[in-house]
Amino acid sequence: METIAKSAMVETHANFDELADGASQWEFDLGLRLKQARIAAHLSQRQLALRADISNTTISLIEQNRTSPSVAMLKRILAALPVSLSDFFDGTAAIARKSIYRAAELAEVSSGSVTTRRLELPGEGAAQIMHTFYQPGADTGNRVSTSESLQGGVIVRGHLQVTIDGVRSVLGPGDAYSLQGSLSHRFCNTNRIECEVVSVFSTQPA
DNA sequence: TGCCAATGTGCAGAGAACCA
DNA sequence: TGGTTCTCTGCACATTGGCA
Repeated sequence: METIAKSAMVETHANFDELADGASQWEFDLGLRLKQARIAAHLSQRQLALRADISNTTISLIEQNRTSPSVAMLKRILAALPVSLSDFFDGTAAIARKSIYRAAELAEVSSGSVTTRRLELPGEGAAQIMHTFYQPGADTGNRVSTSESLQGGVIVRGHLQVTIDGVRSVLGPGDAYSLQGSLSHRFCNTNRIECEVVSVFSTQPA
């Protein structure tokens, strides 16, 4: 059967290193792209499924990258959206050309007590803006990326304990951090209030 | 050796149920 | 109400065996 190639892609800010490692083999996150297109059209999975005359299960599985839809199936889905097949696969077209993104349009992923809303920046390279909420007690664990990714962020609210290459710092509102993914790093919210962070992630070589 | 039918296997997709 | 998971079904492809 004719299928759409897909790649195992990014998850959450807490999975920053999987993101960094996977970015080198960045191809095309079909599931995320479909989700963005669906949300941009203000449709639920069921509404889109109804329009495309397929089951909502199929939409869900595609968005989770748990199935590779046939070209015929993808055509039916995109026919229900204001996105052409060519625009869908052109990372700089249609969806990516957007300049304004509403909160609901951002892909939201959760990993334990860390929730991240993610915005992929169009164009060459894999840059993303992350809006992350660390619940009290949230801990990403110690991480090291094999890639030369760069990341940095600003604490908007609350406090975040940031440990980079064994050096621990507690950052408050307005404080910022930056690091290379190859350095071991860890993020913890040891406070009793939620910590809000806006960060940028780039897989461009340093 | 090449062709064709029968059989087995993997996976996309659907329906129903469940969870938040 | 929206999204996910479980389970089943059907289809496409690969393999195998029989026949000319």
